[in-house]
Amino acid sequence: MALRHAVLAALLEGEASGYQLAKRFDVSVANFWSATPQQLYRELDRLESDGLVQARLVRQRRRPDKRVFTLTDAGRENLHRFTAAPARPPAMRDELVVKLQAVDLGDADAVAKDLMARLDRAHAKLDLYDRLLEDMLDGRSADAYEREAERIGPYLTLMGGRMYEQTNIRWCTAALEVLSSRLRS
Amino acid sequence: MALRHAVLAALLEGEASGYQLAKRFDVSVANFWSATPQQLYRELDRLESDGLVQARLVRQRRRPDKRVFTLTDAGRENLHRFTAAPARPPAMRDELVVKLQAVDLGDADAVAKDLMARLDRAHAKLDLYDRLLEDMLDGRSADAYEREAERIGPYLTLMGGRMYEQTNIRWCTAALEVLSSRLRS
DNA sequence: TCACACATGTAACACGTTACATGATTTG
DNA sequence: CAAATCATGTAACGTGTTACATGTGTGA
Repeated sequence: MALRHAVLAALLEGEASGYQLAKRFDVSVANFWSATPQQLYRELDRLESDGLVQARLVRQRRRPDKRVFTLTDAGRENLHRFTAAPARPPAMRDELVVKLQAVDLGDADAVAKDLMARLDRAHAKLDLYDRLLEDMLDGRSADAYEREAERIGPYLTLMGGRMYEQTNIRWCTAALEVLSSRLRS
Repeated sequence: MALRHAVLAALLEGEASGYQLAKRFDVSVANFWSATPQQLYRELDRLESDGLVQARLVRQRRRPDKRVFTLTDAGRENLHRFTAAPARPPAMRDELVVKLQAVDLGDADAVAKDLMARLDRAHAKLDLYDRLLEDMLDGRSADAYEREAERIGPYLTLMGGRMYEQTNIRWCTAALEVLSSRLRS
């Protein structure tokens, strides 16, 4: 039941349509949770019928109508209770790691290609996060922001995302070096 | 369909019973994939009926009988094909990150407690991985191991696990510092 | 004109979690 | 004597993925 709280947390940034949320939760962008559009539409329907969000139909001229969602008081309360309960440990589930684990009987060239693709993705995400961080800081120093900003949550999750991608880069680079030196010999 | 390949990859280390695999895939130990015992028993049954693993019944005197699983040739082939296909991007899904994202409206003390718990867990996992690494190296230098070892896969995934936990430690520490300085003021 | 962005959804299936059930043996 | 370990499983439910369906407007 964490997707629902991730959606509520995303709506703290302001009202949004399912489509807009889908963009925020896209794997290639998400820095705190990822989900597909289908999951979001399903979850938004449930959240609405549970009274945790409110939908407002916005008619558009040259676009299909859209439903824009806002947190209700019950939604805020529910999110608060979620933050008070212990989080469960995250599970490690990354296909690339499985491929590496099996690389000795597998196709080492293909695994190396995948590592390079992951490296590219990590660089792209890191660049994106750096831009988001600049927007967030808006001229202030990190230190000043950490003391003065009204909302610190999104900043801390962004920091987490940056560190995670930096580690990804170091890991892929190291693994590629080991693999390619073994392929040469 | 990645659990199945994770199981096949685990069986590269040698035959194992469902129970033994369950220990290897436990969240608090797993360095390349995690799964619950129930998932494993279900998946092993399927793998067996698909002919990718073979079960052998081992009768025990003072213990319940156990089924010990081995890779078949078809299983090895299947695993090889998996390593040749591109891995899909991993999805970020960690409840603690959601809690942090919502910390401004949430219970900051509870989130801080969770961060401390995560920090402890990360230290424990790192210690475990360090011990596994020592066992793996068995006296050799990292450099020598990387050149000479027969299997490099488990070494590279272990490296990944270590880097990941180190990052976890740095992130939790930094987040705790920011949060606690804001709580004081 | 073709692809992409906007905007929402259904259906079917695969995967993951939780609770429950059983029962012997070893360790503290 | 109680708790942990060994060893396997069923049932029910919740979450995540994939394929498909629909239709307009904008930019290259």
